[in-house]
Amino acid sequence: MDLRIIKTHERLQQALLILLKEKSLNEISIAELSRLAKINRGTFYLHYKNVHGVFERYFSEIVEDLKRSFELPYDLTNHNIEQLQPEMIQIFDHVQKYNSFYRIVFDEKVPLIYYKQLFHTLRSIMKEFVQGHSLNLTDLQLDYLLSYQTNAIIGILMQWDENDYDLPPQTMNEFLMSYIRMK
Amino acid sequence: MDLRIIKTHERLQQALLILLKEKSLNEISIAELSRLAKINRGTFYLHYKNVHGVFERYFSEIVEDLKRSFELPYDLTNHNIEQLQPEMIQIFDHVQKYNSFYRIVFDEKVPLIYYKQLFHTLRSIMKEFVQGHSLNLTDLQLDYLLSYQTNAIIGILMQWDENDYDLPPQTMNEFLMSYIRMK
DNA sequence: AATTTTATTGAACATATGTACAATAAAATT
DNA sequence: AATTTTATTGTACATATGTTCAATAAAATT
Repeated sequence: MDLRIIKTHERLQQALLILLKEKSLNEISIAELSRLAKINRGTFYLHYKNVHGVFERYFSEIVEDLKRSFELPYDLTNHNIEQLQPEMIQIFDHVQKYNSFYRIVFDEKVPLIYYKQLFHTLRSIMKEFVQGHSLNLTDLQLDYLLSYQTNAIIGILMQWDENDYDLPPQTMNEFLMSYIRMK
Repeated sequence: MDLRIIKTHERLQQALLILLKEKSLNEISIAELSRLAKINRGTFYLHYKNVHGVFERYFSEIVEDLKRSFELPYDLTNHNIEQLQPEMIQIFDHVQKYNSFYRIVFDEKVPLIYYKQLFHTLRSIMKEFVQGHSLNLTDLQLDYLLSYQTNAIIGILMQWDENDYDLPPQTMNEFLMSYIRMK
């Protein structure tokens, strides 16, 4: 890849992080961001449509980190819905680690795209868990079940965010497990 | 209330509905909307901060309709989690009825505020259901449980939207009920 | 090292944004 | 019906947006 492109992305990303310490995402203008990144405003449009695109790209990296945290330590052949407790806590660890970004993701003024990024990543992780477990469901029913369960977890995350991350990940995970086991 | 204010809101709302038939919400500019509504652009700023504000106000009315649909026909003293089947279908009926608006709500380019409007309305409806049912939970646990269950339902709605409302409300409700009863 | 490719720049332009303020007109109040 | 209140208008201004295009500079290729 062309070095110039890489540099431009890096400068924009860096400038965005600086500005996010001063103001909220939707108060940042393209002109301002480009000025700080010391790139021509026209150059910005060669790579992004708007300021959100820069954050979206950055958030992708964060969400990749979440994905990776589920790949490493576990034996995927040994998935068990009764035993997912030790695995699911990673979600809460992850969100707490990057909570300053998740505050933005759950901010009512930002576009839904970050939410959906998180959703689709979590959903594919959830899909891994149910693989092989014959749940006696059609593909369509499974589709809806996955969206149901994935979004339920995000519901907890949103509430956690609204409560200013009041409880430790361990407690959050215990809550989640009790809700899953509940009837 | 001042008649002029009412008229201004009406004209903006009407103009927005016209423009939404041509283009998507975030392509509509304040200037364009004000021109079509035949109000001065400065007047717009006296009432709204941006175009989304107009849609938000309109969507509030839709969400009020959802709330009302749960108030009327049922005996609230007789709530029963095993018997909520006939009541929950109203959600799906409602969303299908206004599906052209819910397409906007679930559009990744729009702000999260509409999602949250829906969320909080549904959540307060859900709260009604669990009132009185001693679930052996602390207030905090109930808080998180409500967000968990409410967002799970919205997860189904989002999937339904993504699937272009492929299934009838009746089937969607059966799916939901099977997931709730599932362990 | 010379050449080719292409990302970046700077300038220009029409339009949009956000704000301010005095003048006007349409409501509400007396 | 006269008066008061206030929403709306028109104008102006600085800044931002989104696009175009030729000139430049930096990278990749030979």
